Amino acid sequence: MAQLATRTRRTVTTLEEVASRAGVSRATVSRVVNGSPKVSPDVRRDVEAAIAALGYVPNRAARSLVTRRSGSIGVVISEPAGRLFSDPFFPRLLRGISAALSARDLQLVLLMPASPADTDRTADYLAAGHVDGALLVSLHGDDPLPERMTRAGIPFVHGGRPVRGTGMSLVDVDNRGGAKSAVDHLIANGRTVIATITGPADMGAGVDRLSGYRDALAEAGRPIDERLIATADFTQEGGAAAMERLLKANPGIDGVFAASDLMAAGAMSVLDAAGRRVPQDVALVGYDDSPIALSVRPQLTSVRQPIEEMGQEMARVLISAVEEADPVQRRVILATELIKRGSSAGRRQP
Amino acid sequence: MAQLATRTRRTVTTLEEVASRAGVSRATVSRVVNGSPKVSPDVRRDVEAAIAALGYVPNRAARSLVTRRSGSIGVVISEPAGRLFSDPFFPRLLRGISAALSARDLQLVLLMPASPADTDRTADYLAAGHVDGALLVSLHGDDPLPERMTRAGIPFVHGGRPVRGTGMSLVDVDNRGGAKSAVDHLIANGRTVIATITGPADMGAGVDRLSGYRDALAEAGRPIDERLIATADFTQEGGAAAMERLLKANPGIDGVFAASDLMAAGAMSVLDAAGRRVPQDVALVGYDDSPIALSVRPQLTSVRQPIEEMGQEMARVLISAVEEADPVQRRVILATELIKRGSSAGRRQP
DNA sequence: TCGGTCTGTGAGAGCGCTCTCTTGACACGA
DNA sequence: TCGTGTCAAGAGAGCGCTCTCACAGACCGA
Repeated sequence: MAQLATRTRRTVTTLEEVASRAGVSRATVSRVVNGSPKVSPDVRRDVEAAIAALGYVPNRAARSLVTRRSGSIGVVISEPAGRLFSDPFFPRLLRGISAALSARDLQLVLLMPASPADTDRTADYLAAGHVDGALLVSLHGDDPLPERMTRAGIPFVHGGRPVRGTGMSLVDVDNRGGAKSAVDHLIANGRTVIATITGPADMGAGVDRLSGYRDALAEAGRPIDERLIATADFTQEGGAAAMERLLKANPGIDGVFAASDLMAAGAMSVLDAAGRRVPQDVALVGYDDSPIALSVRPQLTSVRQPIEEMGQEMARVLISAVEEADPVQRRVILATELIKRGSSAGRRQP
Repeated sequence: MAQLATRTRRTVTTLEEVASRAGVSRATVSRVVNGSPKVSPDVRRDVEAAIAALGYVPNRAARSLVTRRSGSIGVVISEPAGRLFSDPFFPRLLRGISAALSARDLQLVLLMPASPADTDRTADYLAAGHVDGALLVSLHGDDPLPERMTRAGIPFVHGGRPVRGTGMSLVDVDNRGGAKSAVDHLIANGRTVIATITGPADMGAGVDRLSGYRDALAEAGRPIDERLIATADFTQEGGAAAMERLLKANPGIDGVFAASDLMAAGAMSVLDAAGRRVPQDVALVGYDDSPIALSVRPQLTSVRQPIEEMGQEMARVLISAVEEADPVQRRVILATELIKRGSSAGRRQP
């Protein structure tokens, strides 16, 4: 009983109380709170004073009930445990999203379905209209979410990686351009036999980065030798194995572009073991500019992706879709930046 | 105009409609939805059929307005960018929290303040009662959140790392016991000169793991030699440097407990370079059971922490605090598990 | 048969807010 | 003097739900 009282006593100031203290009507206080211009300066001042004095905070539920907006955005991260835990991509993206949403006073409702059944529940949840829109991160081809969202009429933006299907707003980083800049750099460095360790063919990022590699060579008028292309799985071990294959097939390699820093680190250890000096004998460039790029020796030249910015952009695109009730699809591709470090330093003497 | 119509037409079924279709009152439908026992089986069946037919989903805002519960829990991760992005701790914890909350149909509202000003806004937000409770992860000693929450009467649970101050519910993993189990293992393995690479003295995890090291030696009746204790910063490089210092001061080392896998990996490379074989000459145990434990050779024996479980437990403790309006503090310490791998294999011949 | 208890159901108030519509005050030109 | 227009401010409905209270009917012992 005492406890109940305590809980109940939690003082919630209402519009009504602010209004009576300021000597105006509820409607006027509402206008002040929502920044309506149709309030005289005197009255506005009084109301603001009353709000401050009482520590008034609007009740979201009451507001939502009438505006039919929840004031919250769902963020769905449906990723198998493995990648989720090793890739700093997700925390960074979340931080960007969080910054953009909180600046607009929107709640970030995080959803992490861990099983297909969970994904179903998540879809139900989103389709039920509990959020004003959703950000879908890295979902897979057979994910039921986009379809469900579209049917329910809930705006959403996809981000992270390209996805099968079309007709949805999308924010991504320029994997192709980033890879091209890495290979351009190796070429400019005087490297002539440039290999690449690429990601799986069924991942957008892998495919796009390989295209960037091809673009750069083509633009430089160099032929493309398929034996200089090895596929791995974005891991350190995979990168090492790929490097071994490459070295065996092409002993003359003097430049390597790995489509992830982890793979580059694996490649570096193999090069070390094979007696090839980095960067003197072989220049090496990674991708992601992850922490590991700084912890190997020499430090790794790498392609930095604007992940936080990507999160912010996703949020912005979604917000405009929500506010404008605007069915226009947008596709935003963010530029990458090549961060030069020791692993590709020095120009090779021809 | 057309767009507006589209948006407005989004069919929201209400209790009222379900009630009229089932031929009962709103109150009865509400009882069915909320699982009240005071509904006859016949009526319940009719109502459930109507709900299914109409695809009715309760409106959270309307419910919140009267129950004075938001149905959401804030999760605050206020951590400098560095650790947030490299440590798989946060995604795993979030996943555990997410699982426990969604099972109770509670929203996970994620808050990631990126600056002191942000933290202030976060505190305002939480204190305003927009959430029913909060989970505070890894906040620092001078964080204003606990104080603000307490004043506002919002229940919260701290987790992740111990924190200065008392009087709050807390969930943590047993750092001390985990470290002790690691050192016990080295002792059982026949190792006699056991060093440790420990974390910073101002981090709970660092301090506790060092205590565990001391506990194990004390229990085994071994003296503690302070020259066998080196402090690092949980990074690979720090671990390497610490290992170098230790080897120089104590060439006879035959066992090392590193308070993180990253530090253990650094130590392993130094041991390699110094010609000490792992595990034959020196047995090595890490902490965290992170992905890197599997990518070094030999694979690293490590202390696994139940991070997902910790997230779930945090959520459970908070939920009971919210529901019972119960000011009881709880402290839950979760057990760790030693995962034995190659780096500590074999018994040393005396 | 009657008063009493129990149980399932309905009526209706009201949570705190927004938003439309109306009112009142004032200025201005005819 | 009176209409007309403008604009700030108030009155009041109503968003969808829960919850208290009242009530009808079944049941029971006296």
